[in-house]
Amino acid sequence: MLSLKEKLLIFLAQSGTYARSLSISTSAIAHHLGTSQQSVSRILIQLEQNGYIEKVVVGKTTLIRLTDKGLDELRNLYIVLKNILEKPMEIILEGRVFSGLGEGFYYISLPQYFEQIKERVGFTPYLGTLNIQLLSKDSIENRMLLEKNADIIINGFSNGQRTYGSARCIKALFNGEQEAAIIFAERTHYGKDVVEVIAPVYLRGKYNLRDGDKVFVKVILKTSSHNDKVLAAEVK
Amino acid sequence: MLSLKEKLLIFLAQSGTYARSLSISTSAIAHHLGTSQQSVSRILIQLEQNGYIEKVVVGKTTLIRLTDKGLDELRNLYIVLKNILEKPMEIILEGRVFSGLGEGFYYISLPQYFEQIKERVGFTPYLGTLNIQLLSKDSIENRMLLEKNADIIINGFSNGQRTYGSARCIKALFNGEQEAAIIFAERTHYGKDVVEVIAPVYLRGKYNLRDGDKVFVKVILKTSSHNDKVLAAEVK
DNA sequence: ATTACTATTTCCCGAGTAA
DNA sequence: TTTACTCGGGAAATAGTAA
Repeated sequence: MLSLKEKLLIFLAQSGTYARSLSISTSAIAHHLGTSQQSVSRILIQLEQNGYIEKVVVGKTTLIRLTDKGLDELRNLYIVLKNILEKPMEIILEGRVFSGLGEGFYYISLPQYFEQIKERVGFTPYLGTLNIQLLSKDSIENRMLLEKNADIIINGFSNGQRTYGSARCIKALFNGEQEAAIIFAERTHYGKDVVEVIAPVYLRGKYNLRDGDKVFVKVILKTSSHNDKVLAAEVK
Repeated sequence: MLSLKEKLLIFLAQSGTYARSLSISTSAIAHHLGTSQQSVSRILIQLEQNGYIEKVVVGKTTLIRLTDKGLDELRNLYIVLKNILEKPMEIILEGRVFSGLGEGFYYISLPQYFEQIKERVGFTPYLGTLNIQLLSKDSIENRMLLEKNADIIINGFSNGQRTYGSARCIKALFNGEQEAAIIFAERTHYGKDVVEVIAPVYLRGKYNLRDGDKVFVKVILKTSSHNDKVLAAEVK
């Protein structure tokens, strides 16, 4: 994927070849990068001509060091990627309201769920869920992305008669403004093209919604990095 | 520098072509990247074959979106660069001790300098500086790097009779262990191949140093990023 | 307009080898 | 041992053009 030039610059930077010269043979580098000695030699010459590295021949060995310009090249790329990847991402799910069978009311009403939602999601939920049938392929794929990132855990429980599954929530803005959360139930009879939304208000009432009306939920993902947990831990 | 594939992936990511499809023509992309429409077309096909992007033809326009795999490709590169560039850097200056003309003692003894050093550098300086004649080209280049990064400012002043120049310090470890600081005087008659070190102890005594003895100072640079000020501000 | 094919050129990689 | 040259094969970029 990366060109040999970049691989080589990265290898040199990784080897600490900045702020100090290092003696490495072209064949050793070639072995590390999985390429030929000749290519390394050729590219080192090019990098030197472009001012990315400095080479000094000292007796038998050649000392190499990255220049400021060479490190800047990597820094620039880093900054570009940082701006892309560390930027909070707006995820929008778009779809149409539809009626369920009242299970939303039933489950949210259970005190074991209700109290957990109140405490962990941060609002007192209206007793019911709004079902949204997703419209586009994008929204359906984004639903999967959000499910992965839903980090508010609602634990399942058992009341002796039966067990109740767990769920995962993520805070969202209904129609881009109203505080809400998407709730992904562990056990659901809906498919991947449906999301259920909870909110501290009666959404159908506030927005005068009828089945078939178009709505959307917006979620801000803080970072797209894999190590979300690490980053979250650093935040405080 | 970057291969067209990477440029294209980055361009797509920058355009927000993740989490949503976007309609862009190959010639528009080509224009942005400074390449030909044919190349963009070819590479889009390759990226799709490799699973980095998805293309859907909708009527006249083609919708493009980055896949998870595509974004992962950028994330991996980002992580590699982050590990290189965000890692604290150890800078070592190596050289030989030599005697000055006692100006070190004179200047450090001036209460205006002495108090600033005590407060800003964080130790009560021994009344004198240790002069080090740098030996290698690396050390001399590193001296310039450190001078750029020396962010402890000692202000100049005037006592009516004459003016005294400002200086910049950076904390260092003398011989890798002893708390010290390098002081870069605004007005110095030494060249770029000399550094002056201050410390809370008499270094010549502690290390039994005579002129010509080899010593080194180590400085840990927190990051090699350009925006040192921003980062320093975040540190607290 | 668009995308993507084919043909041509240009560039890159690496084997062989000299110094 | 090194590094770096030449050169042949092949990949990548583009011009021309079809659909």
